[in-house]
Amino acid sequence: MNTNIIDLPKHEGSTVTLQGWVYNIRESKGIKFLVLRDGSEFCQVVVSQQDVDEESWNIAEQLTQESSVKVTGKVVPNHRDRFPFEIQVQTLEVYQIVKDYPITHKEHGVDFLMNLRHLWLRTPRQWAIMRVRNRIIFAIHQFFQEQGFVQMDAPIFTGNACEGTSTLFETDYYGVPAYLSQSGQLYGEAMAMAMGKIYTFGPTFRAEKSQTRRHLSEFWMIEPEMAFYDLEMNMDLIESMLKYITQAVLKDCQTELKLLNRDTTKLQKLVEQPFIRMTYEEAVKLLKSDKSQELLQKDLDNAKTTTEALLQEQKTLQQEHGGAKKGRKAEIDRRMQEIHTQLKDLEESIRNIPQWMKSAKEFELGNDFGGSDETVITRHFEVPIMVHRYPHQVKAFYMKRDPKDSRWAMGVDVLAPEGYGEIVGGGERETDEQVLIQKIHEHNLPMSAFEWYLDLRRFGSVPHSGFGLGLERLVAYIAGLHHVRETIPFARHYNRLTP
RNA sequence: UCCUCGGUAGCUCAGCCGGUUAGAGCAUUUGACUGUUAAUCAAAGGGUCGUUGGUUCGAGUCCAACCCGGGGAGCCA
Repeated sequence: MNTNIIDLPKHEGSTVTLQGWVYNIRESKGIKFLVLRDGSEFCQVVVSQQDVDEESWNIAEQLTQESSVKVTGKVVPNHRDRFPFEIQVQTLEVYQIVKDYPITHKEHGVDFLMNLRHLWLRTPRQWAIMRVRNRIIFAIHQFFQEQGFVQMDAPIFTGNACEGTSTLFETDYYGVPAYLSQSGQLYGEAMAMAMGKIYTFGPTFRAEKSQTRRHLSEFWMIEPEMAFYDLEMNMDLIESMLKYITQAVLKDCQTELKLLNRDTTKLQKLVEQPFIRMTYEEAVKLLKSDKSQELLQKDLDNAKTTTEALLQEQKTLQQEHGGAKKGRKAEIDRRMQEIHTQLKDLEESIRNIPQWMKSAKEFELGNDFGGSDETVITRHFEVPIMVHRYPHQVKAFYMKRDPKDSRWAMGVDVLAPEGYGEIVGGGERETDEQVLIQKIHEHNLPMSAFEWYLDLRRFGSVPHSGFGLGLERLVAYIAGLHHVRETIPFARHYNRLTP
């Protein structure tokens, strides 16, 4: 009977057929240990010369990495492996024998792997990431649907360059310029006035020439918009959503998180402890505080001490290497490689931290936070921080002013811990037509493009709020990844359009 | 656009103050091994040192320009 690897526990002791690809081969005389992957999981498949017919053994002798096969055999427990069952093969058929598969089981550089992204997706690490991404997407739908939200989609082609054209991708739309959407939020507001509570789920595009671990040119955003929600209700919703999603991943993706070496105690804290909420003014105070400097200084000292220790170890290993036996030599080489990458990271930190300290100390009230400032603020806590009431100058035209203090806009940014930065941005929207008109003028935006939007304030204007969640940044945070480009099947960023 | 680090075998990297024939591991090929876990062991093949120009008796190594990539800044409703 045909089955998938993930279902093997249900078939212990019986004979099943699997179809998949050979991920790895280890062999000894008369016996071969294949690691088979079929998309659902990875498991060991044992081909023993004395247990299979000659035809099958011949095939087994020719198998290479990523060759596609069909195996039939008995399901038996395998306690030495991550996956607790293996197949004792009876017959083996082949779809294709592969020659010269380019990705080996050794470390590779990012650029090399990104050029082979269509194949890179087959490795266990990428498999785990994509499954976490999938679970997050599903959890988002579950959360909103359970709360009575309606999913509605905003258009991707837009005519109005509402944020200035510099970060927009321009296309030719039947002879007139059209831009790829940077945000569906204005449309979200219109839809919320029709349906009460809605969320959009779609791709957004930003033409920023940013080459950082947090940026993509094409990424997926979830943008809920709710009629009759104020800023506080908005923040409550954001917090419960993030807790819901994280809980779902913790419950259903233990295998994946383990494969990714994610420290789940940190995610557990996110689920169990209340988020920190502070105003922009308080966040600035914290940023400029002596404690921020102390924390950074400590990080810097740690980086330096670790560097020293690693250099020392490197020296010792180098001396040992000459006289070492072959096996030990390989071990040393591996460790040297590890040390090498760690040293590079540390070197980076040692260069960056002093700049962060300077930037934090010299920060001026009224400015927007830079990437490093966000990291410094989050460095103080282990749970996400919701920073609200920003200077209205740095926020978008549709953001409502704080009725108690007109310096502030009723916006909120959620900063993830561990340096992952802003994962959610949102706020309460301006409801007054006249204020909006004035704001549109101040931002030098073309009034004609916003006539339809102003209608929302002319016909039944109500308090409302919403936010935008960057899917890839959330995946990076939950999965504990270094770079957002690994969180999406085919990343699009500066200098990257293929594959 | 600016700052910074890098480009050496298919891949990841080493190569010191410029000096003989440019090295290692993995991958590939061949052989050994009947329970392997990045399996191990033995051997072989594999190079226009990013490009162009310069300095020098001599350049992977020094200098200049350019190309490509990583990280950071700016930018990121």
